[in-house]
Amino acid sequence: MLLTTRALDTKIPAHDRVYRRLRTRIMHGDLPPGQALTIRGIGNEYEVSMTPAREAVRRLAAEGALTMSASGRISTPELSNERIEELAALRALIEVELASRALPRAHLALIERLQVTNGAIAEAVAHRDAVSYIRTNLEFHRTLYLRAQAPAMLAMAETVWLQMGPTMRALYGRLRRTEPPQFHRLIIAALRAGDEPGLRLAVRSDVTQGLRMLAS
Amino acid sequence: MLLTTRALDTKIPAHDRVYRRLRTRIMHGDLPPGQALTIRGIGNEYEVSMTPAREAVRRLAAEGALTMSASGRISTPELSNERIEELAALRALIEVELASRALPRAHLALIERLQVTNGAIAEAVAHRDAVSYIRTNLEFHRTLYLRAQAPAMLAMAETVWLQMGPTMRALYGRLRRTEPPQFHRLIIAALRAGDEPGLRLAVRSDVTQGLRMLAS
DNA sequence: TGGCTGTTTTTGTGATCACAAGTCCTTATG
DNA sequence: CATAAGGACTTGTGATCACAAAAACAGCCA
Repeated sequence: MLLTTRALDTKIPAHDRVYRRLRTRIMHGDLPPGQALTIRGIGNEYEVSMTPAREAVRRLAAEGALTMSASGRISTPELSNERIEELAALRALIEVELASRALPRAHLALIERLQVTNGAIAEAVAHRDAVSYIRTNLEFHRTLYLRAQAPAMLAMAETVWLQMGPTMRALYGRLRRTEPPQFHRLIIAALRAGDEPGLRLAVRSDVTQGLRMLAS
Repeated sequence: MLLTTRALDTKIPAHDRVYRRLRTRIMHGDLPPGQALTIRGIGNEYEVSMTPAREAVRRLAAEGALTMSASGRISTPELSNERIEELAALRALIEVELASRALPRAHLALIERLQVTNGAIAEAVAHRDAVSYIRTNLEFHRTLYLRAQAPAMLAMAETVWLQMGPTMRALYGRLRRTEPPQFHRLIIAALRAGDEPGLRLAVRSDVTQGLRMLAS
């Protein structure tokens, strides 16, 4: 029997494929803030018709990853400073809780994985690669939070990341530094020591740290 | 010139109308958990074709108001106890912050509006009307949180409410009490006194109070 | 009577088309 | 040269249809 490109074809719907790929690009900062998109353009890029492209856009708009003007035009969000502050506060609230819940379950293998990821972050910083930086940084946080066994909270945190994606790219793009995030080391140290107050402070500091770049 | 039913027709798209009406019904507990829905059925009910009905469903599914099975079947969510605990914790985190931010802006007119709303809640409780209870209760919280001037946080809180809508109905349906929520009086008292720690505690207590019904 | 198999119906998915509103560019006019 | 008006093009919206897969149902056999 002849099989298609993949054995055991999982048969993912087209709208889901388009959604996932677009979502990844937005979350990682592959698109700048205010970038205009069209349904026909998306459909053309992913070789699907307007229908699944429209559903992917609608889904992303519902999550705040895309904004729609009154006339229905689609673009990545341009966040005001007030909204960035709000989203950072949400990150602090949710991610501190996630880290706290992950702490009792964080064994040595997890901490070592975090250190490896932290090395990848340092490499992205050294190469001035904004997209790689954002991707590995989110991977660091997600690796930790997955241990919290709290899928609804993690989904909320990822929604916030998604909304900040294009803006993060713009912020880190104007940042010119060579050292990796120092608070990640504090997070790892607190995990090793089982120090919950220290962990909460370290996560909060790491999450709200990017806010200082707004003063530039 | 002849006008339609509304002067200055705002021209709301069909998918948006369907979305809003469905969303309100779900958030207020008009649908029980696990209720099956079909795209054609929704389109028929609101007199639109499959296309806008599908977009409304997709949007609600993205917000967690509806769940889709692997084969694409649509239903209201049936939450596990673990997920209810998570959502309640999210409510506590976000709404305590919203209340805290609203406190400095809460003047007397707002507090009086909250008391009027609280009276409506008592009436709904007296009539054993679960939907009215949920609606007025959310109105109480939203009235307060609107003063926080934090639209992103409020949207997050409403998303959590939306996910809990059908389950709230089931929980309050099995509840047989006659007194209105006592913590609302504490919230109002803390607002009057400008007592921020007291407000945070009162909101947290009110939000997590419903969890005790899970033991039944 | 109970379980299984075949068919029929229901249901979500994706493509295509018509349409209206918005946007952009050209052009004429002051 | 600047500006406004006109048309051409782009773009989102909604309806309809074909199709495949899943669910529901009926009938058959042990």
